[in-house]
Amino acid sequence: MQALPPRAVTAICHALQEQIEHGLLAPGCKLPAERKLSEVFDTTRITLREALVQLEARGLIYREERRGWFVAPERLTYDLIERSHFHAMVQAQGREASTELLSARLQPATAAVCARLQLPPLSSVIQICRLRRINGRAVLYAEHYLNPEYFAGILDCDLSQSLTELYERHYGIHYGRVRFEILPTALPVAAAQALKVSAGSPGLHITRVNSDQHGRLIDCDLEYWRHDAVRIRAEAG
Amino acid sequence: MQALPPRAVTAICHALQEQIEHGLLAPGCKLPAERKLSEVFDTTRITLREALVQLEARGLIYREERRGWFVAPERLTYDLIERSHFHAMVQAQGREASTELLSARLQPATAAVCARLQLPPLSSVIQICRLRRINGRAVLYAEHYLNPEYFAGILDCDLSQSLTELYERHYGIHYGRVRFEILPTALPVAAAQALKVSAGSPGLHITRVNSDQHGRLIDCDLEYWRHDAVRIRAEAG
DNA sequence: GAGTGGTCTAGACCACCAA
DNA sequence: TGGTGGTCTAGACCACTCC
Repeated sequence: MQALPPRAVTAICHALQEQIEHGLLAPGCKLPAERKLSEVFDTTRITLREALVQLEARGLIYREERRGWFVAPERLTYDLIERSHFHAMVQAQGREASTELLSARLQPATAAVCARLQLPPLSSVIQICRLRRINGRAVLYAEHYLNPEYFAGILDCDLSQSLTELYERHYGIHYGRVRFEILPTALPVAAAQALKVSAGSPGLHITRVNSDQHGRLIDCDLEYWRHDAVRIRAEAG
Repeated sequence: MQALPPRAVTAICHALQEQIEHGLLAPGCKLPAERKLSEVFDTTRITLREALVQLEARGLIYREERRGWFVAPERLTYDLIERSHFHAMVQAQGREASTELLSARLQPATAAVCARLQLPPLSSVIQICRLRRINGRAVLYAEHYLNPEYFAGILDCDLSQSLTELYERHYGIHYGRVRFEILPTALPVAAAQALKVSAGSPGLHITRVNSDQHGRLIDCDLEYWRHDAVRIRAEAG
């Protein structure tokens, strides 16, 4: 419990944090160049970057690769129990959602996906990769794996809309039981590239395994979130 | 989607990861000194440390402050729905749990705690700070805030045991509805010190607000986990 | 006391982004 | 094309751990 040593990094963190919390640096606002900041705080770029990385870990600022550092907007609240879908969740919280389809195709399932969906080895699954934004900022990279038995012809649909609604409208399927698994870990390469996050920066990996109203395992989602973009809620008992 | 540039950091990560995954470096095992490793990989300590930090973010290795780097043991699975308590959870997964009482006292509640427990301003609450270990490794720093109205005399009990069991045995109280909030963020100073984690390293902050069998708000927990020590499960619908 | 990790300095080159 | 962030070098000193 002794007093902490006065570190350069700590001092820089406090100074920047104070500016942000008092609104002098508004959410979405770009910070000055690293070289400028290191002059301002009279230190080297290495030390300055260390401070920025710490603030990034706390979720106060974020970076866009090669573009600079920005003040982080507020987190999205993700309620596991309500099970609303992305667009509805974002809109309900007063922001604007958009979805970009990255790829969609039928392909052999990985062993992990077979296990989650209880498919026999060498099964084919429909893989849909999407990037989702809040107010233009990429926050979520998601890979969906669908049991093709239940979703014939889905590859011809508009897959940038909500899958939840598509399931209901075209297939009369809606979600029943859902299993979540939440893992704080670094983002894998595909997710980091899509989110334009520097490789190895922390992220949140959420796996959802979804059953429909008849208890059939219909699909699973591998979601990779920016760690600073989300807050998870749940209620039990 | 282009090939990634061959980075020194990436190469080091892969080399170490491969050693770990093939069991040449067993869980709990200490890595060689940073200066040794930087010689082995023919690079500087700064670069070498960058690689270690990335592996740390992925949860493959962890550090104990000023003691060195170690291969990470497997994560604990934390099931939000089962609502078993820490010791039971750890034992059920074949490991050994221990709890160290750091402090326990009656004190004025912070505004945040008042809000969570729906107490009037300036209320007193019982604060219990504890450090919890798995196989000797500190993984969780927890602050419990109890509504003193329901727990008279609890400060004289042995508070290193399970509070869940204590509630039941001495007060006839058990948990009803529980609300969770999960936030990936850097560990605050108190948690970082207790867990002997370097300040600002990523962690997982879980808030639990607990009601009893009669629906009364009885306590809330602020939990700070090492990010690499836990995997969260939940089921809905 | 030797060696370790934690911190910091003072530069450098490159690839990429924006003007 | 100039400035930016991304990466890397080659050292240094200090506080702490462990022997």
